[in-house]
Amino acid sequence: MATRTNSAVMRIEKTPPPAAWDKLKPKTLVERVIEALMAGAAQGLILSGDRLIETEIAQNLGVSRVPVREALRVLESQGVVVNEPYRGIRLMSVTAERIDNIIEVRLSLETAAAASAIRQKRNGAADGGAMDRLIGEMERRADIDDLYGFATADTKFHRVMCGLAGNPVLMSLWDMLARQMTIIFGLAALGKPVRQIIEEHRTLLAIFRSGDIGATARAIEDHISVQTHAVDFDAIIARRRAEVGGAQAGRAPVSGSVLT
Amino acid sequence: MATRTNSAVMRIEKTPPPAAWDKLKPKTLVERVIEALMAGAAQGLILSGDRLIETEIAQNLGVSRVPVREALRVLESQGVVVNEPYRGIRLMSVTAERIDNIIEVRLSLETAAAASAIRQKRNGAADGGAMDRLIGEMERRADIDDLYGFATADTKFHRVMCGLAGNPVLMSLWDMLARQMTIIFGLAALGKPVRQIIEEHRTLLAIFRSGDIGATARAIEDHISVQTHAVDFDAIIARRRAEVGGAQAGRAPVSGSVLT
DNA sequence: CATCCGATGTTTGTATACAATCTACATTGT
DNA sequence: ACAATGTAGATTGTATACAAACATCGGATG
Repeated sequence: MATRTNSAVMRIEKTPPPAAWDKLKPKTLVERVIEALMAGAAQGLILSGDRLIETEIAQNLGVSRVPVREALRVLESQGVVVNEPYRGIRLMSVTAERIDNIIEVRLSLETAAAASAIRQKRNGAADGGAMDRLIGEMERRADIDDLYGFATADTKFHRVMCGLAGNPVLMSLWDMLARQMTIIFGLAALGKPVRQIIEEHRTLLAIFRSGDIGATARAIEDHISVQTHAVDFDAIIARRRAEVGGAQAGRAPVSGSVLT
Repeated sequence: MATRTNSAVMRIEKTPPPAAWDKLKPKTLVERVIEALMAGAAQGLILSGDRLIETEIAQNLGVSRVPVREALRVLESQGVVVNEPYRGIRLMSVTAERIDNIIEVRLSLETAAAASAIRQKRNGAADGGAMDRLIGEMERRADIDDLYGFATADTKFHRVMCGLAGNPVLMSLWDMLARQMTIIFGLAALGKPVRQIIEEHRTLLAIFRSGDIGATARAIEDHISVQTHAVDFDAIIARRRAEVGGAQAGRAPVSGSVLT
């Protein structure tokens, strides 16, 4: 049956059966589909150029195609997947150039957010200690080698900082970037050792708390800029693909779905 | 029939009948629905808190509910509409605070884009004269009092400038902001006289061409910051609502659809 | 042997139909 | 008269079914 339908949807299913799935949260199905797809991407179960097939996703998640389509449309508008009409939907392709693009924008956004937060005197305890806690979380995750959890905590840290600016528009844009970063994290854990990353967060937080806008901007730049640099993504993708599923690489390797 | 269904979908329909509509472009229906809704919003036919009813939109555009839903989901993810499950979808509410938020982010984004373009030496003729032409377009539109066309040209001008940075990620974020600006333009034409705006664009372009990053940043700030400031949006919305349709304001005035 | 052409199957795009939920109004009881 | 409750209408959420477009594979033909 699966001559060309080796799309590896079956890769997963390891996680909870599609049954117990439906009474956890009262969220709408669309949101859950989005979460499932993002989780799969973050864990490297869906890879860069992989094709996403509506029917398979729907089946594996035990929902109909409609919410899946809506989820994919949202992700498309956020740049996470690319859609060519009648030709298929693929996860965004990760290239060094694209990462540069993302980083450039993220830098601009986070710098602006931090500056705004400082100007509003919200760089003190306004976060309720969340940022400190998240650094702790990063340490714990690092200890047990949970890279997925580590990256999640990392992301949350920066998200909290951006939130201090109190600008929902900025937040939604940042979230968009974060989704794309998630895809990247799903591939290359990170560009530098976790201990160093943790330390950088400590430094950054201290400077931010001090209220020096210029220094904070520089710290953010130092921290973010190099984060995922100098990584050979094509190689990583190939390796991952070999590790995870059978699908060959060729030009447009079919692949995966997931869904918690 | 329309006791509570005075949702004013019927407000429009003045524009082309739902028939000749379907062979203009080969675009997908979803895109066309989005365009129709955005056009309606830009022209002030759909107002700030207005409710959007899937069925009516679908009928007025002569399509089924599915593409309409997908379009609304996209717009939701872009912050143009707000969706409360089972309670309805409304156009984003325009408040002075929100406009401040948008402007703050837009400033950060456009400044970064301009700086990047200059660093890449793409601030010269790299746009093929598009920016000059768009200023001309703005003049023509101003002459015939076509505010909608004017705002469109204005938007395009800034979009071209951002495009020179050659960063697709930045572009997609900027587009997201532009959509929200569109809603605002649909309400308050603009905060200052068109002639002044045109002049500011000329100045901005000259400085940008000169390649002085700092000066460009300041020019952008001057130009954008005040653009829609000091405007009483609640009053404008109320007036527009009186002008356009019958729907009362109350708390959650029902309202419009459009669709060219 | 290469190439063009068509049949077939898969996948996306769209439409229709049904279920769940909410809002509003009317009814009834106190 | 007022409040609580039930019922009807409307609207969104979801599922199924059908149509259009593309990709692949096979065979015929030069």
